[in-house]
Amino acid sequence: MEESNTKDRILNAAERLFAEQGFRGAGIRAITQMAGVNAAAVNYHFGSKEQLLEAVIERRIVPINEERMALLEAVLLEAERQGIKPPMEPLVRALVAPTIRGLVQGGPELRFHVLAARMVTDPDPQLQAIFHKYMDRAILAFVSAFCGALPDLPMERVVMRLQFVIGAMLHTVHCLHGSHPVIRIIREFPEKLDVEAVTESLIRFLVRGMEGV
Amino acid sequence: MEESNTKDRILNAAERLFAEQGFRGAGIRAITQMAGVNAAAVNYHFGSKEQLLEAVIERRIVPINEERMALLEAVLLEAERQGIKPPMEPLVRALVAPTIRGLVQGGPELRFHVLAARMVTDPDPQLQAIFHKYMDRAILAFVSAFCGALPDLPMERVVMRLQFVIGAMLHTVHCLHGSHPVIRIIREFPEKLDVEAVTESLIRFLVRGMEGV
DNA sequence: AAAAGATTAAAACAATCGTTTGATTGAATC
DNA sequence: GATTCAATCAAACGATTGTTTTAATCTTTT
Repeated sequence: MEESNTKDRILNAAERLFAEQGFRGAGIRAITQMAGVNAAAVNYHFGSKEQLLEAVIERRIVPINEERMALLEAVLLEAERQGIKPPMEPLVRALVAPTIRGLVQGGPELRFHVLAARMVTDPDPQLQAIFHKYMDRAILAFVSAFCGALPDLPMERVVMRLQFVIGAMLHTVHCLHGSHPVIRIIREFPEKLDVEAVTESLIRFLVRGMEGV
Repeated sequence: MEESNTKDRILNAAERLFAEQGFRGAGIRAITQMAGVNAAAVNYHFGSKEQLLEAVIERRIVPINEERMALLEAVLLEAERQGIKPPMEPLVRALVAPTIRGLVQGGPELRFHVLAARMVTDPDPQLQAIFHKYMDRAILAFVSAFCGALPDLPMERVVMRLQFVIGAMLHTVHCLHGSHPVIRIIREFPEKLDVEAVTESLIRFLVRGMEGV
């Protein structure tokens, strides 16, 4: 925890402020001030603000996607061993679980997922490009896996359903981040959300949606 | 179409640029230049950039939500007349259809929905506040309606499922906007998406998810 | 026609943005 | 001990931000 390394201090501060205020909203000066380093350190160590964002993303998304791919391959291998097509519930879980696990843990990883969820819909194509540089392979792997689980469905409809899954998942990240108003306006809503219960509810919801004829 | 009114010219240009580049990304000078008016006209006619955004939002969201509420009340009335609980499919359709109709039409209303979908997850609480000033009543009405359709489900789980619905819907808006990469990386995907087919697929997906035990 | 008010125009406002500069520090290398 | 290289610092860079100002123009009213 006592990583007084300047680079890591910047990465942590940037991750927090990018998540809280967005890429454009978080200025270099705010980041470096929170990190307790000089303002020029960002350009010295990372080259530019955009490259700093890429470093923030890369640090977390690589292990997360490795976990996702490992879960996916385990499901596919087990299905092949049994000579059946991959079951839907573990497939959806392999896609959703690594993200939700970060939400349960809270802390830095939660903040990263909020940032990542925002980048998917960012208007700036350059920011989208950074994100998809690390996501495209995993997404394609899941497209192919879901096609195997739904062999009677044309691929374009599989992709559509996968989009619904991704949309529900990303929006759940926003909601669990705590600040989302659709939850907040429900006054009777429990103060502390049971993240695990939300996860199971989300997975069941998505599996039902995916499995339809 | 020949509304040479300065206010409307600014509203149209702002709607387009806010949708394409985000609220922060679209500058006053870019907006007024596209509108063909002086840069000071925004502050003269609307007071500030933020109030311009609110005017852009209000112009479209009021009739859209009126349509949403009319559809909802029709479903509730018909269910009460038959002495049954409101069926799920028309409920989901009442929530989703007004948005999708705008996507089918294309043009200004499509751009507005893209803008609206982005505002839901905007990091700036002031922008969220503008959006929810016009959305909260409709959302609460749908929460109560879905609770009536799922009387055995505790409200907190109904709200959770409603969030999944909203998330899938918003993400679909982004995808149909054309620029979203999860679709674009699928090279074999049809050039022109059949928006109506996507809508029906989305509604069936969501109804299955909502109806689960 | 004259006066009053509303609208538009060019220019400057202060603030902030990401980035660069040039000097200074500290530690490692020869 | 002198030199070299990476790291940090305060300061300023040019560009852009939303907004304000002041004068000019147009429309309406008297």
